[in-house]
Amino acid sequence: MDRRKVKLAYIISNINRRATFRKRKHGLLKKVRELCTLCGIEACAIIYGENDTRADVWPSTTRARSILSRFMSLSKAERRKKMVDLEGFLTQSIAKAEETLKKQRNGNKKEEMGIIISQYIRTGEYNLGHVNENYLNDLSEFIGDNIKKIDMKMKSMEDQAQEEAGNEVEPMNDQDE
Amino acid sequence: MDRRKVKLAYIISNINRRATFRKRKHGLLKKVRELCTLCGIEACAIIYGENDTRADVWPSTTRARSILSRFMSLSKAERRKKMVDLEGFLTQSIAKAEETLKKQRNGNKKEEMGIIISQYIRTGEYNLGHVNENYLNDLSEFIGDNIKKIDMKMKSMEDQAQEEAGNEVEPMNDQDE
DNA sequence: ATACCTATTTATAATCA
DNA sequence: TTGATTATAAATAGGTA
Repeated sequence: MDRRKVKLAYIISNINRRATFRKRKHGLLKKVRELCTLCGIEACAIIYGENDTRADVWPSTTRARSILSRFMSLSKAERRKKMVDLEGFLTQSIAKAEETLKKQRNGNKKEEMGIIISQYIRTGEYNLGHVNENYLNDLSEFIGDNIKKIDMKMKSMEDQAQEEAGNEVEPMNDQDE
Repeated sequence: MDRRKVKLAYIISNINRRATFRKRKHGLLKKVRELCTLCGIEACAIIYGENDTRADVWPSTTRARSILSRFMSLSKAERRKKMVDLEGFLTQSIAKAEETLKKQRNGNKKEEMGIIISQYIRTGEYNLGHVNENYLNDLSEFIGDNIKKIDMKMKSMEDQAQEEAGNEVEPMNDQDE
């Protein structure tokens, strides 16, 4: 039999509570996923287990951190400087790209591409599902490769900054590609 | 009548999408609340709206910050965090640029199509036949061009990071209540 | 856009495998 | 302990006011 009057209170029974936790966590993450897809927005969820040792995160740890970073205020001057650089660059980049497209096309697909590229950069990840459109597959792979390059670049950059922290400035060209 | 076959894809209609967003956001936060109560665990959710400017946070901004700080500190080493911060800034910057683009647009169908395609890139799902080979070819070229620019900027930033390496490091302070 | 309404779809508590 | 199963409780798409 099913008797399900949900009284909103802590579930005493360990077994029941854990079972409920598993199920509801699953349902919750599904809801988040759907909301993002249906409405084209960004969202993330962090759910800690009972032991407090690990957390389930959606969409991904990396993405969540990104969103969280955006949510939390940051202050380091160095970071701000980099931020400004990135921001300026990206804004300029998109503006230029838009203008370029404007010349190439009849201003028809301009907006589309602007959004596509920026969303793709912002998201930074995607799932290659079961697609039968060859072109779409190719496009996804292409994007993935480039994302990896950027990722490696950023890590490399951070590693260098870390290793050289506290040391004197020492220009050197040591890049891997 | 009720007709409710929900295809898991971006909702084109602004009215329907916004209505769905409101309803589902409400339901989602309720789910989070229930999960925390029933299972005695900690969780938070951050949901950005379409404009990317504001976010709904549960349980509260303060509490969320606590959970997030814990999450941030829990996850990785210092340099890793820095990278994440960069990623966050990147996201933020893109969002701004994107918003600028949106302002230049006049809520036409093109925007919707762009979002649909970017959604595909993210989720692997799509449901329109608008895309043809020529379009994707153009898109690939466009992205490739843009990637190169970013690549160049990254190298430039590496150099700058080296120069700044002298004044560095200051871990983010985590607060756990 | 906001709130309510209702037919249906979903989520899920209890139970069994 | 996970996975199914199934009867019910919840959530919600489309209308409506």
